[in-house]
Amino acid sequence: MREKNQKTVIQKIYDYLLEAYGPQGWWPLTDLHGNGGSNPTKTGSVQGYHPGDYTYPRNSKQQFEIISGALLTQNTSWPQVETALLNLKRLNALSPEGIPCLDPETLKEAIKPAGYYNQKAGRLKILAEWFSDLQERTPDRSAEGIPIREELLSLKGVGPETADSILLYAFKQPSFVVDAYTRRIMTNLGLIGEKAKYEDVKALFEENLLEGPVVYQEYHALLVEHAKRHYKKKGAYGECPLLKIVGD
DNA sequence: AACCAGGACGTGA
DNA sequence: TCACGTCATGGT
Repeated sequence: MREKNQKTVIQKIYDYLLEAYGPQGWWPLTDLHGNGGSNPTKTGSVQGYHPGDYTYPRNSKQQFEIISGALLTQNTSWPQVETALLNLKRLNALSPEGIPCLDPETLKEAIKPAGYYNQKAGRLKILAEWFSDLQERTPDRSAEGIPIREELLSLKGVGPETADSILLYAFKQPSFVVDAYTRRIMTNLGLIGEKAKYEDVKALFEENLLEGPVVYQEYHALLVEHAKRHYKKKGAYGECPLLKIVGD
């Protein structure tokens, strides 16, 4: 039993990462200024982050873009996803109504840069139809009292990480996201076991943080940033500065 | 020129 | 439950 007011390791790590890297401004959007994506020819440049601004998503269009990105980024780097999203936008199809209208071949071609395009095409369509249905059920965008996580997990192509990403970034619900980077870091720090289950890692963070979407969003994004700097798969993890924080 | 990226699913122990 | 193969493009 720990003393009250004493920071846990999970909280210390967050403080360090935030101090080191600052707010990350996730989830990135192709259209921060509501101009409909006026420069769709600009690809490969990640520009959609909005550090310190937690007012996104501001409409259901941006909400759906996050949902789509969450699926497309599965085991895929973000710049490729951004290209795919811009392709869909060019087709005026980046909407829950637009996706199902595309013929399968056109959809596949548009999302091809994000990889696994055969399966992701069908799964994106399923997600779009689910979101359309949700909007009809909740015209006011409240989504209160609806077990969204369970619904998402029942969809083909949506696993725990994708579901939590959608919950946290599209719906601003306090559901911590556990990804491969998080596992790699936490394992190296000796805070979880190699084979820790998803729900257990998720619970470890949620139990040690004040519940809220902002901290959950930043923490997840900060872990990704930290991993990109210190946890390249080939590199040695021994240089991780977090080891000092955990070490006492 | 292998290796990897903001995973999930189907299958057979 | 769990380990393993599969899906695929484009960066280093």
